[in-house]
Amino acid sequence: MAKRRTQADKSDASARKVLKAALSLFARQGFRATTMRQIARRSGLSVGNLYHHFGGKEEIFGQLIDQYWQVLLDPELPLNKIFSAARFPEDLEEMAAAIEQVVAENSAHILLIYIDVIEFKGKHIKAFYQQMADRFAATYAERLAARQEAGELGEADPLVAVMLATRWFFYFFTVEKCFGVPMHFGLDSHQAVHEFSKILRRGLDPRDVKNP
Amino acid sequence: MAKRRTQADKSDASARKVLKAALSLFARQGFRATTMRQIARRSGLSVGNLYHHFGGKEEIFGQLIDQYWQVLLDPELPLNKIFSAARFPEDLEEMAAAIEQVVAENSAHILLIYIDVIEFKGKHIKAFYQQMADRFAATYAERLAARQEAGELGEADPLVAVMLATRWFFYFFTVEKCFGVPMHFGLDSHQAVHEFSKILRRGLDPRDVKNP
DNA sequence: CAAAAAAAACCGAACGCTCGTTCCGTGAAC
DNA sequence: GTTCACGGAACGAGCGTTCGGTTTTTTTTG
Repeated sequence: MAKRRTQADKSDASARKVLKAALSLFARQGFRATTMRQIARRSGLSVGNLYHHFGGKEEIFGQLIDQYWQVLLDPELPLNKIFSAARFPEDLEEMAAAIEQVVAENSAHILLIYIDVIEFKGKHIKAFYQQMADRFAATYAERLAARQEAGELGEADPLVAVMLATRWFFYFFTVEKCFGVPMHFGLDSHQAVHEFSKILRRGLDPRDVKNP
Repeated sequence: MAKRRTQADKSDASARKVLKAALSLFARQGFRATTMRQIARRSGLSVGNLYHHFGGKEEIFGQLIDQYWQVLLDPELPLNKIFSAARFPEDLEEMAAAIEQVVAENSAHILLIYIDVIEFKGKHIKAFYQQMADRFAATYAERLAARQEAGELGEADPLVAVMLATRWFFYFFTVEKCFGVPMHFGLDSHQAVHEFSKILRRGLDPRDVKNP
């Protein structure tokens, strides 16, 4: 039953093949270094057919960026469920694991972000990042402020803290999984997350209770 | 007296002009998108002359990367003086300020690092980064371990802590000054450094003394 | 239900252009 | 007279895109 192919199905399948091929090529070589002929060959379509499905090379790139936004905005994404729970900083390790998963499963798309910054001056991503920062602040602001009022948190601004932790873990795993520098702290990722969490939670200064 | 130009002086001056022109073009457009004709026009030389001074486009890029290594390895660099003093974490704010200065004064060169990662798979930088991590560990390892033994530091691994702090500040200022996203935490850089330092020093958990 | 017509998927040659690099000529410095 | 900084045309290759045509699917029509 899945054999019968309607025209729309074929078109969808072709577009998907193109996007998949283009993603791996862009991620490995950047935008300018990737040619339409390479994308055509790898996706099994002809060059002319590429232009039947897409307006041009940059549109393919733009659609790939959009794919990543949709992943990041999906409420079912484990990372987003953790954000909604807003149990920071108790869930630091869970957050790190969820971010590691996002980076691992989307390493090619994340590279596109850096390609956009370098080859397009951030043209395709700037608006989105601004919007995401605002959404983030809206999600966390009141809840964390309330918890700080109740003395459950330390004296640092909890909104800055959650942004720092999030961004740090994204950066750490991006370097490891996208830039190809594994164990760049001399630790495997599990140990590294453990150390980072300890620092973020307890701080670098000695605690009074630790000096009897 | 500075008028008299020997042949070697002219050659040096020309090479410098080429490197300066190429740096600003590479940083704005990436490697592949920058053409030898653009570099020639901006540096005021002819295309043929470019190939008299440099073996090709990639050699120009490589020499620019080397320029940045020389800056980072200079013992007179304020950041390196702070590292040698090894007063971490008391000097967190000084360290941040020194890193901000490095990023601000070398923003174009730092972009080359990211260009190398994307367009050359990190070919020009990988060896150096490995070497730098080792040097870093060698500088800090015993001193920080000794201080921790003396109870001057918290329970976190101080070597991981200093690497985290360094990398975080580099990353923060790179996003701000190289990727063109100012105030991306909703704070200006001075406030942001203050908040980051508070988090790193005191941690996110409440201190016992703060709950009377 | 089949035949004809319209639409959509698809191909690959061709176009116009720009690229990195080479080559050769010129004039100033040694 | 030899060397060296320099200029600019020329080369061969490869680029993104266009275009005319063929095949396949869908729709229309008798």
